[in-house]
Amino acid sequence: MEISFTNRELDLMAVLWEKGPATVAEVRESLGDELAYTTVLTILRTLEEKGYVGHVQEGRAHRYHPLVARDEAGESALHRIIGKMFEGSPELLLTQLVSDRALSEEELRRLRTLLEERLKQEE
Amino acid sequence: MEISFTNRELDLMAVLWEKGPATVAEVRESLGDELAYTTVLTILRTLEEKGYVGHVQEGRAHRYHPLVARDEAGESALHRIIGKMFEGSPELLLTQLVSDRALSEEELRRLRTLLEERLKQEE
DNA sequence: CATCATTTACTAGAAGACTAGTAGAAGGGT
DNA sequence: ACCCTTCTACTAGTCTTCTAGTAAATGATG
Repeated sequence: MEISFTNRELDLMAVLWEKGPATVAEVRESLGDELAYTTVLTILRTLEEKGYVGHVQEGRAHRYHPLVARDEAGESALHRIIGKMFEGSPELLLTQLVSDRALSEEELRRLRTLLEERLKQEE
Repeated sequence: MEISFTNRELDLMAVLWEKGPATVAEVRESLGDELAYTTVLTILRTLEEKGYVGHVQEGRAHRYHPLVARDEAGESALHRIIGKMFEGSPELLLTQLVSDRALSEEELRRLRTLLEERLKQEE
């Protein structure tokens, strides 16, 4: 059960996960980069062919929706990078996350809270 | 400062990070998949062209070494997947990880300690 | 109805990724 | 000196990714 997207495909999936089912025009609108309408359409069709999205007719247009859940895909991606970039150690990944300068103090605090809750459950 | 590898490139980088500087033959040996000698060579040369590895002469052979640190690359990869697959939220990633049961209580405790230290620094 | 905008379907080309072959240099052993 | 092995350099073919154009259908508008 390998879930894997190309860079561009991931951009589009991110839109569908965040905004929910969307038409080509809507996806295109939400996208960071400026791509031709037909380009977005092509990528969605590719994703559909790969079984990652589906669509339903809506008027003349198609409304596309994810067929793989965000966390399912996230888990898959995480495993890959843990394996290849963090020596197979989830802990090393979190070490990296915690020492990450890009994280705000607020985010760090929320991480701590999350961790506390999890540790409480453990007992 | 975008660091990004193709799948195959990442396989080779993982070897260099783990085993340290290595020749083509050594990398090939450590690799999971069976690739032709020249294939491994080609990929290393590509990586060098992209500025991700360097080499020094050693006898007739070249010994390749990473020019980007593992954690630097890891941080970059992490940011990308947090952005695209975890709605920009590191907490969501952590949630995923701890719910994955991939972490032991011991590991969770160490992480908490790590987080505490980091938060102390913040003040 | 004629026209215009929107949309899908199909096609295509350039660039990148992946793999490996061939040629030739270089050194080691006999 | 000659051969065998190991290595780099160069070349190349296939497949995937990325982008977008053209054609045709569909529906809206005057």
